[in-house]
Amino acid sequence: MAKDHTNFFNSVYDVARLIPPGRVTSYGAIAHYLGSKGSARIVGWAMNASGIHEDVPAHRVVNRAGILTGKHHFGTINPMQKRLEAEGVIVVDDKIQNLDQVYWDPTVELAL
DNA sequence: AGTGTGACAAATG
DNA sequence: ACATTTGCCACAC
Repeated sequence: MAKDHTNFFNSVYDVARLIPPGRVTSYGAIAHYLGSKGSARIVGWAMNASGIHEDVPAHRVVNRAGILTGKHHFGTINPMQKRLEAEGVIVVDDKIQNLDQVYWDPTVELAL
């Protein structure tokens, strides 16, 4: 995990893949876990720049408020929200409701 | 090699 | 409380 951090992107993808089903995390949390707390934007950009990777559940990555900020980038459709709901995440108005229940923090869960 | 950007976040006005 | 601006750091051109 996150061994090939030759590119920050690679690390982001690794962490994103580690997100367990039914859970979500924030860009800042991933960035913080990677050591670059202030690079929250890079995390989101990683998905965008790389194009939605199939192995990378970008739909499980939301902003600090638990809002599906990037759902627009998934396309006109909303597989992002649909996926989350399928995982058991309550999403209303593009925003996660039970965020406290589904929030997954790598710095805590992967606390080394 | 420098500039611009970006699916955020926190700080002001 | 809400809206807007700055800061941030790594990648693409």
